[in-house]
Amino acid sequence: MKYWLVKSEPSVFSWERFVKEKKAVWDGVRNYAARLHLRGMKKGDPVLFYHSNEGLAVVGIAEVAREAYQDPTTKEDWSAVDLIPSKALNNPVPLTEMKKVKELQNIYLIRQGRLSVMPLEKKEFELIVKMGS
DNA sequence: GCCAACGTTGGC
DNA sequence: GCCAACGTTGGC
Repeated sequence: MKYWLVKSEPSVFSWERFVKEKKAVWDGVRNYAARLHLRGMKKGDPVLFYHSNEGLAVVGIAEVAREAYQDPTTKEDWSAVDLIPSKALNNPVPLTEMKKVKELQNIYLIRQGRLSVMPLEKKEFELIVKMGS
């Protein structure tokens, strides 16, 4: 089992809407590194859901419901996955808090700001969930 | 709204 | 294949 984090701008697709709709088609990714990560996702893998631009916090946990398939929004070679919400964090974990934690200095979210789909180590995932519970 | 970081494009 | 120019993301 692998652990992941995806970003979404709440003004485009928020956690609240995700919960209401009970599913998200994660399409539209046009970045090779992110595509590689999408293709590495397996059904059942846990995924942290991060609000970028506004909020700037990990707000919930999702799960991979369908592994990578042809992105329906293009004929080109890009991938999409389906996600379903698992549970909201009791306390969203702000980026500023994660930046203070030594164990999280190497996560892509902090190191490489622009990546929208990224892997996490199990330890990192569990630590963020703990910070949010 | 600004701008740094970084990915992509295209001329050579 | 290099690298300058350009576009986009996303924190501040």
